[in-house]
Amino acid sequence: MQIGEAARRAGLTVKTVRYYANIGMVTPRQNPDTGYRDYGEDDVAKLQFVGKARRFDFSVEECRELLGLYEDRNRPSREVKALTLKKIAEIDTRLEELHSLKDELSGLASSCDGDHRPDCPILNALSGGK
Amino acid sequence: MQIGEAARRAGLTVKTVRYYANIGMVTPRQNPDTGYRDYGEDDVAKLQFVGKARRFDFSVEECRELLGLYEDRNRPSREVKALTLKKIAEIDTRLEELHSLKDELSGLASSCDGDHRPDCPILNALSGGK
DNA sequence: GTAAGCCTTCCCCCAAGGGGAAGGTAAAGG
DNA sequence: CCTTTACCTTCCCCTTGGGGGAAGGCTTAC
Repeated sequence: MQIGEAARRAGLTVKTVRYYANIGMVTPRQNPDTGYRDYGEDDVAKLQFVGKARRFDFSVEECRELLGLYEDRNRPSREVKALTLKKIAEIDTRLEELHSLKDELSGLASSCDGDHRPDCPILNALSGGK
Repeated sequence: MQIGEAARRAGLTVKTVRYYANIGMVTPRQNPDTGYRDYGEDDVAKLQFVGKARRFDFSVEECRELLGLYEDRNRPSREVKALTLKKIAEIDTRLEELHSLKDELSGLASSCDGDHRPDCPILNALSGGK
């Protein structure tokens, strides 16, 4: 099938699918007549796999790794789990950062009157040291 | 003072400070003898301000806006507060996304044995529909 | 004399594609 | 037969926020 339908079935844009072909992640055959990319069912499955992994915040490189594991019917599940736990740890770190960021900003916002007057504790805090 | 010292005092890299000059955010005078950028105390204060706002996850464009408000001694604090609340809302959105992502990944990870065997619920989930 | 330590501009690099131009091709309608 | 529409192709620039390094210019210290 052509790239358009493959993209539709994988829930990705044509641009994205073409990008994955260019970086060698999901490489379809090529129709020798038209020169068009020719996707098979297995390619669509891989595209769906990558699409879903991306939605789970795995980077393209991590997706490539997961795809390698996915295609290797003999890899130990340990490796997949390790990658997943690493991703969870990253998410945890980011969650903590965002939480403390939010706390600080909330504190500033609640101390600011937010009226027509120019006095503003938020700007004072930003211009304060450190 | 020269860019190196200004950067040091603002806790930024020289590259970053030069970048801010290039995009017109913090524009120092120029030493006519050497052609070097010449930073004053006020510039350092602005650099510190921007550095801190960046650490609060404000984008460069938002920093530019905040800096404008910071320099306008008559702006209503309302505007600053609005920007801050918008940023807090963005952080909230991202927090929710990350939370649900973590929940899903955690569920997958706990269902995976993570041993030498190839069977892996994580990959099954990724290759599953949707 | 030369090495160190500043500074300058200039250009390429990252992630993960998006936007759009220019051009080839296939099928359907008039 | 001609044209429109809907595909497809490659190519290049744009995004965020700078990082890395080259090539070149200057003082100052040894």
